[in-house]
Order: sequence, then C-alpha cells, then structure tokens
Amino acid sequence: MKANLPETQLEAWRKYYVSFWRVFAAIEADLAAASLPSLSWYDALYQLYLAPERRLRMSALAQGALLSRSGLTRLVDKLEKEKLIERQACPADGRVQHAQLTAKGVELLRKIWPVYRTGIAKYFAPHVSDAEAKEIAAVFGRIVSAAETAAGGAE
Amino acid sequence: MKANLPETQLEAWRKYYVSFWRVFAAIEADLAAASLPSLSWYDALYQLYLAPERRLRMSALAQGALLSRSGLTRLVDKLEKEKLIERQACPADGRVQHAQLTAKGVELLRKIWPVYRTGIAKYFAPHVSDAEAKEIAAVFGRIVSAAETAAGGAE
DNA sequence: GGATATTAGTTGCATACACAACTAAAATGG
DNA sequence: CCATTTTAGTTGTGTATGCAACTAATATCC
Repeated sequence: MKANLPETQLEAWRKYYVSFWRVFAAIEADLAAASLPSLSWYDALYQLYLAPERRLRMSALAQGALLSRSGLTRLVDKLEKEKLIERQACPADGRVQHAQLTAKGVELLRKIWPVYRTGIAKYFAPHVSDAEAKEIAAVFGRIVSAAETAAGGAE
Repeated sequence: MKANLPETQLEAWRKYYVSFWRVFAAIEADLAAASLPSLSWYDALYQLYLAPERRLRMSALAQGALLSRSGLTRLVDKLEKEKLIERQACPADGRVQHAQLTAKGVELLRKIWPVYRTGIAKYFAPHVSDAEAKEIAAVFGRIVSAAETAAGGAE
C-alpha cells in the first residue's frame, strides 16, 4: 500500500481507465446497433456456460458477473422472463437458488459472441501485439487475483 | 478489423475487462467509505482543472469526463448546486455554456485525490512493474487515441 | 436576407444498478 | 431442541446514466 505513486504508474492507470471506458462504450454501442443485449447479459450467461452443468448459485453468479447480489436478482429476473435461464431451488438447502442456462440461453450467447468478438478485434486487439497481450494478461491476471482474494471470495 | 481473434488477445481482453471492474469497484468503495463523491465527479472536476483557465464547454467536458451530453448536463447541475463549478454563458455564441471550476471545486479535488491515489496504489500499482507500466501506458494510449479519432473528436 | 440545416445544450423518459432492510432457511450452541 | 446468529436471496428505494425528442441559437445556401 505504498502511498507514493510514481508518475509512470499513474500514467498507466490513466490510460487504462480511459481506454476501458472508450472501448467498453464502443462495444456496447455495436451490440445495441445489432439489437443485442448488453455485456452484462453476456457476462452472466457466459459464466453459466462455463460452469459445470451450466448452472451456478446466485451468489457465485453475482461474483462472476461482476454484480451485487441485488443487481443479480434483477438481472436473473429478466433473463428468466426471456427463458434464457431457469431458477432452480436447491433441494439440499432451501435458501439457495441455482440459475440454469437453457438451450435458448446458449443460442443467444452464440448470437452475441460474433458481435462482441468483432468489437474486441476492432477496438482492442489491433493495438496490442502478441507479446503485449501476454504481458497484459499476466499483469491484469495478478490484479484480478489480488482483488478477488481481497474481496474474501476465492471462488 | 480482423475477425479472427487469437486466444492470446482474447485472454488479455478478459483480464483487462475483469480487472477493471474489480479495481474500479474497490476504489469507488473507498471513496464512498470516506464520504467522498464518486469518480465521475472527480473526472469532471479534474478535466476542468487541467483546462486553460479551468473552464471548458459542456460538450468538451462531456468528452473528457466520459459522459453523454445529457449525462453531463445532469452532473453539471449537481456540481453547480454544490458550488464546485459555475455555468457561464458564452458571449460569442449563445448556444454555448462553459463550466468554470471554482475554488471550492479545486478544494474538493484535493480532498478526493489522496483517497483516489491510495486506491490506485493499493489495487493497481503493486501488481505492475515499472517496465510494465510504461508498456501499459503505451498500449492503452494507442487504444485511447484510436477510439477518440474514431469517435470523430480529436480534442 | 429569409428558409433550411446544423449545432449546443437541456429535458422526458426508461433502465440498470447499488445499498439497506427484509424474509426465510440453516447453522450454532447452551 | 429452542434461541440466537448467520447466510442466501429478494424487495424498497434512490441515483446515475443514456437515448430520443425538444428548444434555442448559429451557419448555410439560394
């Protein structure tokens, strides 16, 4: 927690911060232009897609989808209404709900991904060499790990 | 706009994406814990602080503060109510408003910055070597430039 | 120079999200 | 085994933000 922050680090932070918002906004705009839902839907569905049996407890999904628990409840409401997922009560623990990805959910994921991928390929990838990409993955991987252990959840 | 996205790039994107949200949330939480306004206020005030005479047209400020024009109008409403800035009509062009940073605005900036800086120093900097920071600044600097020229505004 | 187009900013409306308070279920422990 | 605490998820409420429509002012062009 060094309070002194060298100018180099600060400049890196600023570029990181600004670039993220720009790229994020550009990708969201492309998705909206293609009449597709926003990245938060994608993130949630994709987390489920990755999960064993394509299902996850609400709180795990909230973690993975970068949302608060209440935010996730609302998102899951909408996804469920669209039949993209199903809520399943847990027989072993009455407090727990699982979100289960449906076939329709997978299908939407497959519709979103090409547009998302193209966005990454347009706004991000062209400016990042292969070597830089490896370094970025390493650096930001460390940041993610640190943030997640700090937040208490190993997950 | 290569549609093919190597796994290396993709992995870099994912870490970049997730790390950003984690760090951003952590810093926002620290600011809130210190009863300070959020980064969007800081961003807007800081843009003005950097500007010549500490004032900027609304639309330029929107660009710099990463907001839509309507979003900026609302933010400026709040900042003005807190006397952190003043709106000034432009004598040369009746459509234009300038936002002018006040002394109180500078003061708030100076209160926020230590907390913000500490957040960067806690969540970001420890995981980034000096060499990596230089590279990150370069890479994301390119991304920002590309995004801004694409968005039409050189600025 | 007056009709039309463009530009700057604002406002109406809708949406997405967080925090805090709540409910229900399970764990703890005496 | 009942009372208390903890945990999982939901709901009430407030806020931040964007898009599209609007207003007012300037620029363009015949």
